[in-house]
Amino acid sequence: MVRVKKPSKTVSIEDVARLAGVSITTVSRVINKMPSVKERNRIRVLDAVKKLKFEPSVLAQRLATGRSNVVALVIPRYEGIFYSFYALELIKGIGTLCEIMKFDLLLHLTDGGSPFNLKGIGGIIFADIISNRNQLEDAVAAGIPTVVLNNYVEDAEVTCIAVDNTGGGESAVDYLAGLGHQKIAHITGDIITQAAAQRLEGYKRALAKYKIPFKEEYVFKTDYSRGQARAAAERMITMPDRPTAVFVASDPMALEVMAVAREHGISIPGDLSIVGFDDNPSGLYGPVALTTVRQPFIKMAQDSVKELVQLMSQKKSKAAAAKKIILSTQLVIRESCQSLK
Amino acid sequence: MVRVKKPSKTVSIEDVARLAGVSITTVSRVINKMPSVKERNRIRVLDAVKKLKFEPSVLAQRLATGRSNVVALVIPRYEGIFYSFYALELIKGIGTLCEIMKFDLLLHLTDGGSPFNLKGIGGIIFADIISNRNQLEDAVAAGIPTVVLNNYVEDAEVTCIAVDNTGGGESAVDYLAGLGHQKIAHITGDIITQAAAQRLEGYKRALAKYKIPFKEEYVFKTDYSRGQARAAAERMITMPDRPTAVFVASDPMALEVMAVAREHGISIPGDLSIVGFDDNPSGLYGPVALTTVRQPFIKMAQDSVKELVQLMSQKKSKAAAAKKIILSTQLVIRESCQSLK
DNA sequence: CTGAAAGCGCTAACAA
DNA sequence: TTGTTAGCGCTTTCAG
Repeated sequence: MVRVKKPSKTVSIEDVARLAGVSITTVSRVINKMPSVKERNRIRVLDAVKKLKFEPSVLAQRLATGRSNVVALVIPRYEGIFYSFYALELIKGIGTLCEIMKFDLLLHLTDGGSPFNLKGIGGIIFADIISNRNQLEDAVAAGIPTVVLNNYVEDAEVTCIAVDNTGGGESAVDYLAGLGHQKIAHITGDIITQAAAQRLEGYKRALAKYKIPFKEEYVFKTDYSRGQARAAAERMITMPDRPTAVFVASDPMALEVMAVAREHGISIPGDLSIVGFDDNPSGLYGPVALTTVRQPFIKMAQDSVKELVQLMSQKKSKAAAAKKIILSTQLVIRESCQSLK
Repeated sequence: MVRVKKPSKTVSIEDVARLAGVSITTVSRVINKMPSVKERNRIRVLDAVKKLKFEPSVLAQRLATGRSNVVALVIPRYEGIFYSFYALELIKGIGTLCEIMKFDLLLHLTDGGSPFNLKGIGGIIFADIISNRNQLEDAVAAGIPTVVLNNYVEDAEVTCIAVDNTGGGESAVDYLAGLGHQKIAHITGDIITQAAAQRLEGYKRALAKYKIPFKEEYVFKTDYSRGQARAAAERMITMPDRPTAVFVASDPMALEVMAVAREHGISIPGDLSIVGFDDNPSGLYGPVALTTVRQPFIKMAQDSVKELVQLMSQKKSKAAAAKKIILSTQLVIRESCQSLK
């Protein structure tokens, strides 16, 4: 009738209670640091815990409380996102913080296809939203605290932390135009990405500001990959009315453009000025250090966890005002641009 | 900790059972695809599941069965590991596979300091072991299926998948010596890393093979960072009897060495031949494509998950023979070396 | 083939 | 302060 307890090696709260000579409730109170336990008992429990090497089962805790300290980081398994060092920086930053805050970090590399199980997840950070908007909606619908990175989402309920890509793009092209360039091209990232679209927008704005007519032929669309960057560069370089400057939507692509230019005997910045986007350390390598637009990755990671913690700790996350945070970029001037004046 | 479910919302197996007019046991059988359920009932249950949008609670399942489909990926939060693209490649590969196999991927960036809670974890992949050997031992002691990457561990119980760093280093220096170089230096990675130590070992072996005397002054130790690589390069380049070739323990460092050389007006490969290690795509950028030793990252990621799955599915992992897999490297010859003959 | 009931390890009223 | 007693949602004997 009664199931005989298997000689399980897991020590449970019950074992501790027995050894300490108290009830399991008291043990529970001790491990949850509740004040209402007499010192004498607390000591005995703590002793037993140590002796038995007891560690509470997070699983059972979660099941019993309905609470969770699991944070899911969702990264679109979209090729482009791995070309820059964006993903790694985020993982590094968020991972480190989670470790410090004792959060479990669940990593989801998703193509948006399958709506993963949200049960038992305490909070979610979406690193960009590509083809997985449905997942975002699911999370919000399930009432799970959610933060979206690198993407401005209109939904009033979700906090998002984005980078001012438009401003960043604008500052890059602004700089180029200020140096006297009139023929400024732009190699975009993948336009399905909000970031890429906004950088293009920034490019247009700067042109408008300087009254430089926008020319469709000067815009080369890519998917952020080096391969497409190379192709774009080839086309750009061999075109009749070749641009004297180019704003490239990511550093790795900018470096590829540099490489192509060199192969064609085009000097940088002599014949072609280049501005990248990211401030990827590898931009420092080549013979000419890359001028670029710096993104505040670390701040982004930090803010995301900070905001999430706040959302997660709110009693009723309902009425919470979702914040919309836009981080600004910074133009880092190095050697890849030349003044035409 | 945050509330995951609103008190009433969660649909449980019981709701399904009621709607379908069967017992919860039957529902459990259906969702676990057990054969012994009459078709009629199966249909009714499946219907109810769909109607109620029921999703089994992984938490409860785990608690009840003691099994877990959580895979932890432990990455030492040791600076050097993030300098190469090693970590990202691994995360990408393992993350993708886990997604496909429906495993939950828990990411731990650890400094080895705190022994994390192993309860509820079905398997662990250690990406290198730096200062966290204790964690590895804990995992093994707890009987959790464990795979160690990029590190050969003697422990008979743990499966490890390492790269033949010694052979890789040897092939690099072999190549250099074969080109006629006699003064071959080596810029190491962080020697606390097995990989770095082995690459150094390979360097020595190749020298011995060619009867080139080993000179302590030709070995520059670093922590894999660009900063230290730069310092090492400076020292190397300005030394009296400057080497004509150098084997650098990672591609990013090799690129830094190239940069330093250029700054000093030293031509590559004319005055200095360089071989890196990794086959990091950025090695293709500069004016001179980097000759390097390719590491099979993807295979490593795939194998690790494959092996882990096998370990996890073994009934009693007791007698299981832990495998020791050594993946070989491949010298990729590009433009950064010159023959002296 | 099916279901009642006993857990899995822990928390949370509610009493004492 | 402390202990009793229900659950949390699911699996798994063990009898039908």
